Amino acid sequence: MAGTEISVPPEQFTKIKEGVLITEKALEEGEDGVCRVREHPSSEELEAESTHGALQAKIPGGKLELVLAIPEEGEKHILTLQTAHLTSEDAELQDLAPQHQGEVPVVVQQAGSGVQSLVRLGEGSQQSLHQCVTISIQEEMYPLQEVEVMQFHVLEENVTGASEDSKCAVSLAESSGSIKEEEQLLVEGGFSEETEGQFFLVEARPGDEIVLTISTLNTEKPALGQAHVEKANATKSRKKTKEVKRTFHCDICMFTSSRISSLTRHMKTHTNEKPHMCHLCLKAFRTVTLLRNHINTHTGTRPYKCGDCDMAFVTSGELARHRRYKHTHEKPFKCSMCKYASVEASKLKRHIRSHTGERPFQCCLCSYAGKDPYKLKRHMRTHSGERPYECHICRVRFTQRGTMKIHILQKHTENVPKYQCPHCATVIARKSDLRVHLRNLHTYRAAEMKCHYCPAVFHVRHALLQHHKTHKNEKRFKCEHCSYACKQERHMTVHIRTHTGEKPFACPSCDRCFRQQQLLNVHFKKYHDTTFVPTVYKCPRCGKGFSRLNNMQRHLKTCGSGQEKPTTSEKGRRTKKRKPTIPKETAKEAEAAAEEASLVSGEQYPGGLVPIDFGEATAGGEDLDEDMTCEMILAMMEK
DNA sequence: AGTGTTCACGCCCTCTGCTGGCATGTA
DNA sequence: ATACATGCCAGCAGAGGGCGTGAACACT
Repeated sequence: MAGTEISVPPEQFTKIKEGVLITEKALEEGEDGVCRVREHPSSEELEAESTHGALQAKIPGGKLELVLAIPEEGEKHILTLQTAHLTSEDAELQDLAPQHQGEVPVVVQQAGSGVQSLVRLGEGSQQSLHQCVTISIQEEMYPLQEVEVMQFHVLEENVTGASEDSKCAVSLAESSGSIKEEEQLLVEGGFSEETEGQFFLVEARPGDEIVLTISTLNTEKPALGQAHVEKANATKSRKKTKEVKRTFHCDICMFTSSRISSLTRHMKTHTNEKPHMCHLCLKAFRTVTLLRNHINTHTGTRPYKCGDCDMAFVTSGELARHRRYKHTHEKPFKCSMCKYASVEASKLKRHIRSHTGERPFQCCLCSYAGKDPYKLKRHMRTHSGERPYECHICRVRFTQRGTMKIHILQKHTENVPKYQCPHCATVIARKSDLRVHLRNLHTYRAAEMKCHYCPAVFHVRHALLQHHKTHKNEKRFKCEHCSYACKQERHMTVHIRTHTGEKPFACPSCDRCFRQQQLLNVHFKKYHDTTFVPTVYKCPRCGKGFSRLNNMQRHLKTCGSGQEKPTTSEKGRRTKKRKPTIPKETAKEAEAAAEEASLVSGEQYPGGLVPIDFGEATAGGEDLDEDMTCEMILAMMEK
């Protein structure tokens, strides 16, 4: 690594402390329009206020790599640490053995295990901490019992320059908080010549998560350079440590390799040199292997055939993966926080984002951020309006294929299975809607729901609604002044006016008042609306006009036989049949009958009929019947 | 250097579930 | 006529499966 600024693809790492890394993060927009975390200000937990650092970690195959970006005066430096799991036996050896310079072994005790914790960072270090970066490792994500022994290797040496007498203090505490923070293990530490004076404070804090605070001293800007070779920090007497060897660094990216041939090959990835061209499509490739695989896609050559199904693949790796997915179901990548396991490491990494909440793929048009590139891409359709999926039957387009499939199923498919509510007779087309139904109607609610009509109370809405039906068709509104009863409260409101004498609907053109709006409307049309043309029913025999159909029909019985027809002025008129007039013995009963017809007269006319006086306006010169029903009034008003 | 294997990334898919607008029935 | 309740429906996002591909790695 040869730059002062390293662009670390966030997807390669797992966020380990959201509060520090994300909430104060600064976003950098990448080439793909995706904003990524580059750095963040120091948190209050940092012992040196001037220290900033983007810190990310990844867990490749059981190792935990921590990448610290420690900006100083506008610069950023990268320190890569790598942990290595050790056995307890290793740890015992480790406890007494002097550490090689450059090593930062950390022995972490499992909470309650009784084994003394130890973190060893090197020799000759002191507690002199000028800069630090806090690393928070959620215990669930990386359980202590799985990191009984950790070793930090300095993989990138871009942080240098502390004084020799600087020391590093390490304190450990159980995540449960049972260990006092004062119980610190002071461990001396140091590094190789190149990293002399670089020290770390690793400390675990009690709480829900283990917090490792790594502090460094006096970071310096690394030297810029081309692809360079430097001696790696060698470790000794350790398992899983790298031998002393030369490391070849790419000056363009973070790539390092122990072989110059690998670096040479790698450097071709930074060029567009692709000497191997496909003779079928002229597509070029860097290596002959890639070209051969590509040609196989043309020819359909898939030499690696699955023995358990008809699938075949270009490479053996694809076949092996396929077999794990489809046949062996081997899932070596297990989540430490839940039971999830996956065939591929990338899937576990993606899954862990559902625990950490990390959303590296930021929409540049809104606040949405996705956990993987596809979700961001799918989300972008909401901005572009793109609807790639079309129903082949009705041509309606959709943003997602799943939505279209549901559409086709529900709209264009017969015998679609439906979901029966287990608590009532409701059948719902979609399971998700059934869930809503259950939530709204069949979920117990602590708050009592009272019946509008009786003292009964319920805690399940469906039970209340069922109970309401028991009140149906019952004239539950009873007048306290007389024997009148009705089904609807609004009718009772009107009826009460017959006792109070209230007539709230006043004609704006004269001094008349009415108890109902409908009566006022009819009055206004008759006396004050010059454009109003009343309906006239003419006798087909004698031509006599009637304002109401039933009067004309009654007339016909004496005048002759035959069906009448309304005049042209009645065209389009509603022709509801009049309810049969039921003789009532009392005015109250008449009111009740009128109430049944959704109209209660303020006047006391028997039979529930409303007297309407059309005067001389009728064509036939006949006064309107006084026993006109509400339907007729409504029909007239409609006209 | 050649070649096979492993790893990582990316793409696309399906399934699932929540949300809110709309249509419709009911009071 | 109106308000309200509720199922229907499309939109949208979360989560995970499966596979194609290229680069790095490891072996010969």
